[in-house]
Amino acid sequence: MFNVLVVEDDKELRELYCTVLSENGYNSLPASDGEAALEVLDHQYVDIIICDIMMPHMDGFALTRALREAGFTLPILMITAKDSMNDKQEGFRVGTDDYMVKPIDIREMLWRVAALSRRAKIINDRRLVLGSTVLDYDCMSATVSGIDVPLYQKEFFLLYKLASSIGRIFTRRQIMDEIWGMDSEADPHTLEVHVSRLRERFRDNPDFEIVTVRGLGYKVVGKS
Amino acid sequence: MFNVLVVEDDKELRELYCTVLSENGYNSLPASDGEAALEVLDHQYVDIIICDIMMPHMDGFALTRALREAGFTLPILMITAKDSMNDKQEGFRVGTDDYMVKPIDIREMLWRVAALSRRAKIINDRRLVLGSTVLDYDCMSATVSGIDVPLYQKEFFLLYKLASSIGRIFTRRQIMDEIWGMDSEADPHTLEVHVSRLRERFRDNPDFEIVTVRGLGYKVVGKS
DNA sequence: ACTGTTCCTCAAATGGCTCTCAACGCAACC
DNA sequence: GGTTGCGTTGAGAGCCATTTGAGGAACAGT
Repeated sequence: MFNVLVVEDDKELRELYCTVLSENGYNSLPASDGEAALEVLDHQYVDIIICDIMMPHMDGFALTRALREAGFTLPILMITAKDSMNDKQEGFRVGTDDYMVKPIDIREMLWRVAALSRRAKIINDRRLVLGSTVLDYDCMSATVSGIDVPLYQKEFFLLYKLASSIGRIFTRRQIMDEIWGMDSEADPHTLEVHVSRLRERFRDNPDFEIVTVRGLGYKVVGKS
Repeated sequence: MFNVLVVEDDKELRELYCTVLSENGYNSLPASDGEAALEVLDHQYVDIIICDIMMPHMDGFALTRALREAGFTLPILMITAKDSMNDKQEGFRVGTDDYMVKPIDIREMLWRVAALSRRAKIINDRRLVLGSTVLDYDCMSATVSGIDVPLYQKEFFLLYKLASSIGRIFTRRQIMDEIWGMDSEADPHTLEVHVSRLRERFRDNPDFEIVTVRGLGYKVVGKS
């Protein structure tokens, strides 16, 4: 059973989300702000976080930052108010795993939680299969048709993240935040170097391809 | 299924609205005034509110204000008794999304509710379906019958904006402001170039067409 | 501690994708 | 028919991305 932590200061909404999630087979854990969320996380394993941005004491961004700094890599679904997104491209820059805009369509939420569950499951399984290519988190290694492709740690994390949601664009920011940490001072070009090295290693791979999305980031797409 | 809360003190009208909405695939929730509406909202997820202004106890403005202050951002469609300028201004000031003037044309109501629900859905769906053409915001990709149509970033945002409201005219200014940014110094002709290139890419597309509105801007219309 | 290895980061040169502009042709309105 | 606004095309500028090699931090073994 999946544990979903719902961080929302509005009591009505929080209870609504929790009820709907519970009705659909998730185990929901309510928290009224970021600090309360951290408290829950201390005592309970959590698979996914749903989190409003605007909250008292500790808002969604602060919570995300705190979690990533502490090494949590679980998927975070952010909820934003419509006005806080004035630009179309803003959506890509938010820096979490997924986001929704208020007013929330409850079915949409379920759909997104399901999608993130798949990712969380992949993270938990520690194993990702793309055709004949297998990424094994514990060995930190990739095999193509049984043949081992050695990867450096950073390369592996990067590929694992990109490949955990085929087709989805991850912005440089998202990737850097999760793999290098929120407050990393690392040169953004480092990411490009790793991508380059990954492409070199999987040059003739029949299963997937790392595609550049100019001005935004990268995505992994399957070769058909 | 969409939940539409109908707030109207006149019993005849309320039942008429609810019946029509139910017949057209919406789940309608009746309420006789603002206080009753809040009561419903406490126990039920609501997607859209249709709301008369003149009501006993708590009128439409008060309801809207209360909801917005409580952080609700769901679309509110206001019904005003007469086409009074004061009402309009007041309505927009307290944060309604759309309004209609009595006597209500029932088809117009359906059309507006459809537009509002479509808008609410698109914001979160980030996925536009126009017949066999699909625009996926998260992948920033367009596919026609499953075949990928490569687009430049600007082209994609442009098409996505135009297609997010079929038939609606977007002025050059609106488009430039949103996609190029308010303080962009770009030559207005650039927009024409992008439109031209989009038309070229979707030359034989059976689903839609970008139509020039001379002197104003552009709109996307469906081919039927 | 010294040395070597492993892994990651940085810098700089190169490359090539997008976007823009300019120029001309064309269509629509008066 | 003139004028104004729009369409189309090609080429260039600018910037973003890629690549490579060198340097450096972390770590382990001696």
